[in-house]
Amino acid sequence: MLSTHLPVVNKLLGALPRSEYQRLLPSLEAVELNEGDVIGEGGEPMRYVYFPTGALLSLLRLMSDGEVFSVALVGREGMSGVASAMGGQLSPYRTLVLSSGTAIRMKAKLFVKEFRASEVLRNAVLRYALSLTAQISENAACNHFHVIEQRLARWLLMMRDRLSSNHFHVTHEMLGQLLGVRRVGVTNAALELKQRMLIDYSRGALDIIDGSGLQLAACSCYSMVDGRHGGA
Amino acid sequence: MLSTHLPVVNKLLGALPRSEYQRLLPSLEAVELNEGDVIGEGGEPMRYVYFPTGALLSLLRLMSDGEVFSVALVGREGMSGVASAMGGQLSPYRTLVLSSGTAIRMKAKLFVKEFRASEVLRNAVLRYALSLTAQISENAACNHFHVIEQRLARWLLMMRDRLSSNHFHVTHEMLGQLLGVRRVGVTNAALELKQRMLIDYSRGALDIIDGSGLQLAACSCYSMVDGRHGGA
DNA sequence: ATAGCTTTGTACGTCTGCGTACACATGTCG
DNA sequence: CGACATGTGTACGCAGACGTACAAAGCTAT
Repeated sequence: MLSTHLPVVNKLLGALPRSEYQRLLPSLEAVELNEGDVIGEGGEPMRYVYFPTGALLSLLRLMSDGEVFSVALVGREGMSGVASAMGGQLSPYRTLVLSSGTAIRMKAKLFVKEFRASEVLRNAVLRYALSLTAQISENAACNHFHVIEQRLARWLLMMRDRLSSNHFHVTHEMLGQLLGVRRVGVTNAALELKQRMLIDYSRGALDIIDGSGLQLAACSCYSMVDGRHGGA
Repeated sequence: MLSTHLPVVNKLLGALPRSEYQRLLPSLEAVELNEGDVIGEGGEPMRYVYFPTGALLSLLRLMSDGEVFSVALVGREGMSGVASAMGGQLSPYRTLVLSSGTAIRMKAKLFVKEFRASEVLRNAVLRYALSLTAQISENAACNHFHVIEQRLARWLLMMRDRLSSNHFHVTHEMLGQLLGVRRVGVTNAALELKQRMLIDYSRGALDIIDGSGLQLAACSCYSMVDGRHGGA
């Protein structure tokens, strides 16, 4: 359980009225998530929903041939497990911890009950679900039209935004999974960005040196705030 | 207004309890939609939500450079405009009529009101929203990993399912937009499928000759029913 | 019938990303 | 300190799709 005075650093929970949040408190539990953890598997029941407070999650779609494809990033601004509220029994995605940190979790069944009972919670969750869908479509479109280097720049910026930090841990291999390309493809693109002094990295420790420069290197998809068209 | 005794051929509306449907009736209006009509534009307010009964809709994401990217197909099984229920003011997508036919429409504001008021309607819509998101991610992943010919076969099958017909009107140019590829790319792939006697076509009139053969030509994405993982 | 538009077929060079393989560098652990 | 695992750099041929351009075939309307 969380103590009442802890600041709520998850924006979705934080946007709830005080009374509402107080009501949920007893059902919430703070947990530490570690990079590489799989906290939910595609096709399996959702036991918990997670509201990241420091951690960064990635939602991965599993292909029938064993490939994985990253559809969205979830940080402080959101949650994993919206599908449970929408009547889904099984998780549509694998949920991978991209970056270690804290999160608040809640039993999925309790969450569904609260979602049904509380209009204010429901509205907040639905708005987020909408912006998540917007993110998914945008990633899909971006992915299709833009080259690796632009997409890499965009993902690094998205990670930065969700982690509120210019420094984080991620390998080329991992980025390859996120972008759906070969590790080598990432290395080449990253090298280019490094040589232009936009980023620096070594063995998984990545720094964004020039954020605005990186925005120029990214495609215009980045500046489209999630769900600009009616999103949350 | 619709007369009470007309069969409800939209599956989403049809799944509602009789009493619920009766209550909605006065707000529903049957309309005829024509191929090529744009019944909703990305970034603009949603005036109506549509429940196709014979028509087939395509949801298109607009890119900043003017390109369009198709994210989903909507037929009898669903509706357009779910975003309004989720708190979105503006449409996330352009909604294009792919295939002429009838639809039932409802003023978006009324729909939102009903969505808020009725739990049974809400659950039905949310389940559909979930399967729509599943469709979007699946398209995204499929798009990324599979070649044009496989994707073309899949889209033709999806269109067939939603139209319940092996014959429909669609040009290579249009299919190119749906798949996000050049018209020439479609022509080549279609030619191959035609030579294998799986489909036939001429000037927009397309026939699926061998549906099961076409399934073999399609990627395994097709057989993944929408939202298999906790979907609708 | 003829002119004009739409749809489909074909060609060709180019580019991005793939699969694969291997070397090198950097950190960790006994 | 040396062995080993992990992460990054580089190379090479190949395939799918791109952009573009033009020709042929099929409808429609005057």
